[in-house]
Amino acid sequence: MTTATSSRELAHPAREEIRLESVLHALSDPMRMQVVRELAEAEGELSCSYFDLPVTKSTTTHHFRVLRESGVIQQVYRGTAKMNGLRRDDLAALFPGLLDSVLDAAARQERRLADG
Amino acid sequence: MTTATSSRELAHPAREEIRLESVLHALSDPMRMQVVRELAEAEGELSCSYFDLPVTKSTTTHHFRVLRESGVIQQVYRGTAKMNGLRRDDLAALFPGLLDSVLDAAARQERRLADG
DNA sequence: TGCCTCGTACGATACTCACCGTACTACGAG
DNA sequence: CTCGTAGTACGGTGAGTATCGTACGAGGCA
Repeated sequence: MTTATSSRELAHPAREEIRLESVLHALSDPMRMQVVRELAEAEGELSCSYFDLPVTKSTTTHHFRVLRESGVIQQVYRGTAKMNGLRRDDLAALFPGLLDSVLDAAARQERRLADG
Repeated sequence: MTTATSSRELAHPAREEIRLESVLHALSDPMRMQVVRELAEAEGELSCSYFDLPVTKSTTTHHFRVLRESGVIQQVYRGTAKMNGLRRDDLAALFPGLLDSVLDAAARQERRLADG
């Protein structure tokens, strides 16, 4: 069997519908920021269950939906798994340099808080 | 009279207390983003009353407080006026390039939505 | 067919937040 | 001292949201 994409569809904003406010709001939650950082490191698609967030499954679903509806990630079903990927191209086209500087800022803050 | 700074003090987070989540949250509100953009253009301090926001005075106070407590702006009393300035140096030290790419993103989005 | 896993849907809860109006304080000008 | 202006404090309201638990659906596997 070819691990085909399921027919279940998920609503995503088109590139031109993505709003800066929504992106910043999506990234202002530590849980979601963590997800985005891991997706950025992975450089590929990760399933929802890959992430070990300190919340229940339903809350996890909620956070992924916020990220998808704000245009930060794209999601697609692959069998029972739901794969997640950063919308790097769309974000770079709309807001050049934004994603990278946010990821860099998050990395710096983590280092700063860890080193004490 | 020398327009001296009043003795009324305002609580600001120290540079190392500024958190990325809080900054992003502060910037995720269109009203506050507008304030930050005007402060960035002005390259100096502006009084609260300079801004013509479509909300009441009390709501304006609320937004300025969010910006101050997140570390995005500094505020100081000068007579009856309260002057506001971007904390460019602190933000640049903590999150290099972040403020500029956010401001650029906001400008691009405004242009994009205006041009249609 | 039946089971297990991944993820959703829904309802509930508690909290945050954007907003308002009113009453108030601080300061400068006359 | 009195008045006007800038901004605060406080209480309230309605909307959003982060969280949970439970029940459910979809797909792979035995």
